Amino acid sequence: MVVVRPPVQRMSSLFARTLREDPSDATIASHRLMVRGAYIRPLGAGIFSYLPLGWRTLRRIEQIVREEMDAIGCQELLMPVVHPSTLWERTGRFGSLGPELVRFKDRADRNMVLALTHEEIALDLAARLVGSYRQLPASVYHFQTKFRDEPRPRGGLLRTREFTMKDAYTFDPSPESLDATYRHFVRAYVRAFRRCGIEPLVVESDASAMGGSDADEFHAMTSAGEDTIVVCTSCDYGANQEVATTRPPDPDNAEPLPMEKVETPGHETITAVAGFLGLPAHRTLKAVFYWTGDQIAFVAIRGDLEVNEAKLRGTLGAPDLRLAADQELTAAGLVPGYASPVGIDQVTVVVDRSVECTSNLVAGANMPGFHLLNVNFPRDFAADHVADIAAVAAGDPCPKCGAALELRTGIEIGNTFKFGAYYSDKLDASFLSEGGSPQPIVMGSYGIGITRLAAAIVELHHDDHGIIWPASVAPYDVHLVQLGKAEVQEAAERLADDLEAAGLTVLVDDRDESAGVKFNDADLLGIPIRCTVSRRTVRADAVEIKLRHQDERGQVAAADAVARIRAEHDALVAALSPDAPLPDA
RNA sequence: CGGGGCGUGGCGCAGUCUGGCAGCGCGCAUCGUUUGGGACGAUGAGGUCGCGAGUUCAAAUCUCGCCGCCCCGACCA
Repeated sequence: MVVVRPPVQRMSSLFARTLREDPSDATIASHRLMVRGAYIRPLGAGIFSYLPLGWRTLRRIEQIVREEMDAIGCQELLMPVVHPSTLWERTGRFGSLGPELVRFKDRADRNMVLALTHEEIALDLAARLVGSYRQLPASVYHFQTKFRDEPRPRGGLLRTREFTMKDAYTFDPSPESLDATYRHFVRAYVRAFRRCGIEPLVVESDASAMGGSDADEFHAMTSAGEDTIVVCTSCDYGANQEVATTRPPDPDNAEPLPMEKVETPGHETITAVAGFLGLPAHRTLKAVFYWTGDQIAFVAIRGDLEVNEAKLRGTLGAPDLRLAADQELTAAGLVPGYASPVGIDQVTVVVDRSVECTSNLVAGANMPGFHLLNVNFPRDFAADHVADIAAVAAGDPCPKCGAALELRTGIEIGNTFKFGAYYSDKLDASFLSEGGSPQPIVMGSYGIGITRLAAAIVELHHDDHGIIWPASVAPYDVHLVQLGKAEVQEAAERLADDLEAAGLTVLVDDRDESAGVKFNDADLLGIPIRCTVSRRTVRADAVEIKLRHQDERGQVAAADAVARIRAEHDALVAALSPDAPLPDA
């Protein structure tokens, strides 16, 4: 077998340029450091080139994910980025997705799309290739460029329009079989993230979109994240704030009193009304109005709570929810500031469960300057929906154990989703069961944002000087700083060759730069092990070794250097153990 | 899509209010001196001041229009 080993990479010829100063448009650490360290360069909003260093890192991340996918029997393939719209029309997404789906026409005037995910294509393949239950379960994955025309790209690789995603699709004969498959994926995901240096937080996520029954998200917990996660301070409960719940408020069981109209001139907000009447906010009823696209939804919630729009969306089945404008309220006969659910028809009324268990609330009278005392549901007004639509706040009781919940921020680096037969029904994707009858394929979908994962790793692994890559994903294993020419250069080249022969990848800084520049660049690039070869070390017949994440540096005898560095490297990788007990997902 | 900010050499910025030679630091090139935490000296290259109209004797600077990028929000992996 022919093995072609590339020559040792020298900094002098690396296709890169590190920057001394932060790029002016970068605010978060990963964005700043990846641009400064010549890992990425922007081309447009949310569109990046991956320079050689960045691409090497992405490929190492990919390889870890690939190994974990292969380990659970998922098979790699590659599906196209540009699709005819046909399948997307059959599932309805060609029409239902917004402008994030890039649509265009080919020369023959056919509708085409840039894939932002691959459910349609994967399931279509499964439908064509799988005929019998004997071929199930089956699963496939690929690493592919996705394009989503995001309304607002941000934070370097944190949220881009073009990105690389590992997406996997599973096909099972039954929901029970999918449950087992799903557990394998969750386990593989946790392993993959741990090997990349991230302890993920697995939380419940919104499964309502696209008919899913169950969904989890995997988060890298850092303040740079965009998602708010609700976690229990005592038990293992965790959920995206979009779907997080708390214990229902205790019913107050107070005797309903007769309704009474009071004058409250100029008091239009909860705080103002409560203050004026000398009542706490939780004795009031807040009215919030949303426009669903074809009608107004009147949301009644206890005055001290906020509406969770994701929950409301689910309750109403209205994906395009927004707050209603005052003119829309007036047109519907409502009085902004004094709106009341009492005596209202023509609008959909959604009542939060907090209102159901609280008596004698203060609500608007639907007349300017007046409120009603002692409003009671359902005595005084009707609801189209009674549901939990309140946003969970810090300190609320955990729905599982009752301890206080807390809010944290995270970067969503992966998600898993049970679709069931949602797409299979639309695409007619079925198999013949043991009994000989056609059954819809039971589908699951699983994503890991590879480029975002790289950003998350940097967010969690950096200091003031630069990146500190986990050894598993660093672009090179060893950063060899060569301080000098002649015999120093010879020693450095010999060491580099020996390290590579020992299976390590080496970046040699052979540039004619001052030691300070080289050390600072080494810190910036973040390769886990730094070796220095200089006149000083050559004279001592030694090599200096420093780990990026530690301050101390030490010398070892030149003869022992390779073995020592190899051992340090192996220890660093071994520390990224994927085998700790899994969090209960 | 709403709000805010910014577009001047490769990078970071000043100059714009008050129109009058396009500047500074870093980087880059050549030579010399340096060489363990962002060296020093000398010389030098490099800019349609985002684009297009307009006002003016004269526009980076004033006016109008457009484009791009970043941040906050809305939204989303």
